Amino acid sequence: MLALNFIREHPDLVRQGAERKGEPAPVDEILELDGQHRALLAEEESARSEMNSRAARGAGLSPGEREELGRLKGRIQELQQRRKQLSDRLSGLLLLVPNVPHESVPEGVSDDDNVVVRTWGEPPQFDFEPRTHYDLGEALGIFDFERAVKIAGSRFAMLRGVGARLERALSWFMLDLATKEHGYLEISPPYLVSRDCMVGTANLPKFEEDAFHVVEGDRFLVPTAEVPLTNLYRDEILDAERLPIRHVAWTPCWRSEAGAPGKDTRGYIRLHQFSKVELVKFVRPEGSLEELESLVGDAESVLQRLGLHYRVRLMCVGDMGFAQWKKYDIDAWAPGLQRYLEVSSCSVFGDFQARRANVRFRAPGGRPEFVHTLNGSGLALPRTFDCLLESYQTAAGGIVVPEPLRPYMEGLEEIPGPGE
RNA sequence: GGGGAGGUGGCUGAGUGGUCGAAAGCGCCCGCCUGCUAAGCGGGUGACGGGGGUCAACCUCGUCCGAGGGUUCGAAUCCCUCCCUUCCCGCCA
Repeated sequence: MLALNFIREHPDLVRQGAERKGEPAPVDEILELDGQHRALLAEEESARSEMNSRAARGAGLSPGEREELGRLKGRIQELQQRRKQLSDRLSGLLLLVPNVPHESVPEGVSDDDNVVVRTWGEPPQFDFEPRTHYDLGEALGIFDFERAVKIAGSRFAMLRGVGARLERALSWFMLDLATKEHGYLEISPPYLVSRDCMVGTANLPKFEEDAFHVVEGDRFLVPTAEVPLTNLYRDEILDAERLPIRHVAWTPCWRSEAGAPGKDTRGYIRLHQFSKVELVKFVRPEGSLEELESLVGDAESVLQRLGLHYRVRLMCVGDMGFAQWKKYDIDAWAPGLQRYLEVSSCSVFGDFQARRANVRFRAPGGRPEFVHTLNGSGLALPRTFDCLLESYQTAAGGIVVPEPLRPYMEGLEEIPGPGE
């Protein structure tokens, strides 16, 4: 969330930011409530001050004085009650104000306005008509969509045999890259989190319908490892020397993805459950934008090693989301589908999440300050898997295993086609 | 699930109704000393919020001792509810 202070001092900036993001922001109501709240606070505090100084005489108070103090106390309680109502409403409203985009974020309202900042590699060329991952995979018997639906319902998918193995190999490869080469510490977090954690990352209160809620214990299935990881140090004050902190986690992710399936969701694309390797960083405020660039680089290196063509897009202000300060998407090319699939989304939040989750740091001799948080997929497994199948398919319908994955596949160089 | 113990400042840990925002130690900051470093010595050092202000480092007020209620003129200290930690027993992958 934004600091109330900041909203007081820059209401126009906040209003404009929200408007450009296409989000409502109750700025006027906040300012109004804040004014009332402060007036009541002043009144309550001076009453308390009087009470404290008079009660300090302690046992020597006469019965008349005690009665008077009793009345004063009654007044304080009344003021306090009114003030608390205001302050509860105020903190509820503050959670609804979106983050203000960074000035380097391009204007725009939709996906069309996002800016391609670079591409890497070339789309692979085939001397045959490239197939889609679902055609390839079903022929190879490595997808089983029907039975997944049978046991869990629509929007669930299942991998079998060498397919399951290949996705696992991808996960291990990504984790090893992050931990061994990019300095991330691996975490295996809980897959259920408290309501507070969801508020901390700004998945709540605005986007509750996107998440799976577990009634027992009022917990949520993690929509991404961002949630447990970003909340790892909630309510803590970290020593400055510990920063930057980099964490990586493989987890399943659950999303309700309300809405009807369409042609864009055919295949192993848009599921209620999928797995993802997530990168999360906690950094000092200065330089957090550069940290975003290096985070994107970390995610890109996965695709580079795998030899998959991709593009990096800077999200425009209207397409970047409620909590983000600045955000890039990485889309890998799927030759069978003939389109890019979003395999990563990398964002910097400024102190927006850190305020919600109360994650601070302290330099020696200094006061506590909020950290800046970042996260990015490194990468989402199903879509990376799809692009890999489609990019490395052979004329016979087999799949060449990219070099870096072979150590995780017992040296297997190719999944032979159905007829081979 | 049953029973016991406990949750205090960045950390460890005293404190059972007013003089406690809270002893002590660690850490951190400033200085001294030691020809470097370590050790030693002296001083300082909580968070959050309101108001003031010759406006970052100053003054002032308030709140905060797991969270929320209650008792009382007055609560870290007493009562209730919840959360969490830990130990013993039971159950279980």
